[in-house]
Amino acid sequence: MPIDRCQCRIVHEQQVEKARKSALPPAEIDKLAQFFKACADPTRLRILLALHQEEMCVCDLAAFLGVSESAVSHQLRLLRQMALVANRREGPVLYYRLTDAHVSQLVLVALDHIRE
Amino acid sequence: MPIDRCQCRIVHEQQVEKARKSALPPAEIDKLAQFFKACADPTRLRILLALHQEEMCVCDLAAFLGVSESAVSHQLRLLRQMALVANRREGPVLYYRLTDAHVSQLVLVALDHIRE
DNA sequence: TTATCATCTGAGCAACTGTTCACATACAAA
DNA sequence: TTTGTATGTGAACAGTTGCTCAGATGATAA
Repeated sequence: MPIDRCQCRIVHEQQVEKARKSALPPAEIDKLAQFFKACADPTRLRILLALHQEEMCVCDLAAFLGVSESAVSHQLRLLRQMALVANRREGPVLYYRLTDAHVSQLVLVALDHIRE
Repeated sequence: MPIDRCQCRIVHEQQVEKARKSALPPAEIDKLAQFFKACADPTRLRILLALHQEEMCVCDLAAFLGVSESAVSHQLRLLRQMALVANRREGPVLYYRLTDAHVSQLVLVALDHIRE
C-alpha cells in the first residue's frame, strides 16, 4: 500500500484525518489562545502573581509595577474581560482579586517547565 | 495611624512591599511570559494539540492546519526554541513531537477555566 | 455646588507578531 | 553529478499590542 503523495503533499493522510477528528472546535481554540495571551505579558503576569497573595487597589499595583495607573487600568480591564480578576468597591477605591485558582495552577505548571 | 498617601499615591505601603518581596525575579517572569506567549496563538495551539496525539511531519501539519508549510516551519522554530517540541529525522522527513507533558497539563487547566 | 481623589477610557504611536513570497538548504535517488 | 522532495530562512506587509497622554467618569467631602 503506497504512501499517499498527492499534489497537496500530504505524506500521512490517516494521521492528518485523525488529528482533524480529535481537534477542538475553532471557537474553543480561540478562547484558549486568548486565555494564554492574557498570561503572556510580563506586566499582566506580575499583576496576577501579586493578586495571588492578596487583593490590591490600582495605585498599589501601579507602585508595585513601576508603571502608570492608566497602564494598570488598561491591563486590568483586559484581565476582567477574560474573567481572570474581579473587583470590589470600597468608597472611591477598587480592590482587585483573582477570580479563581486556575491561574495559580497554570503558573506552577509553567514554572516546572522553564526551571527544568 | 493614618494611611500613607504620599506624592506617589501609594495607598497601602505594606502590601506593596509584601508583593515586592515575594515577587519572582524579572528573568523568570520574562521566561514565563515567553512560555505563555508560545501557547497564545491559535495556530501554535493546534500544532501542540495535534502533536499531543502523535508525532507529525511539517507537511502533515500544514495540511491539517490549512496554512503554508513555511508558516508551519516558522511556528515550529519558535516552539523548538521554547523547548516545547523536538524533532527526529527519517530520511528527508522531520517528525515533530512534544518534549514533555507540561503543555498537555497546561491546556487541561486552561480548558477547565474557559469551560466554566 | 465645587474640589479632590481614584479610576477609567479613547486616541495616537512605536514595537511586535503571523503570514506569504521567494529563495536557500539538506537529504535521497538516479 | 543532476533532479526532486522536505524543510528552513529572510524580507516585507498588514494586523495587533502595550504604553503614554489628555480628558472623562464616579465617589466623597466641604
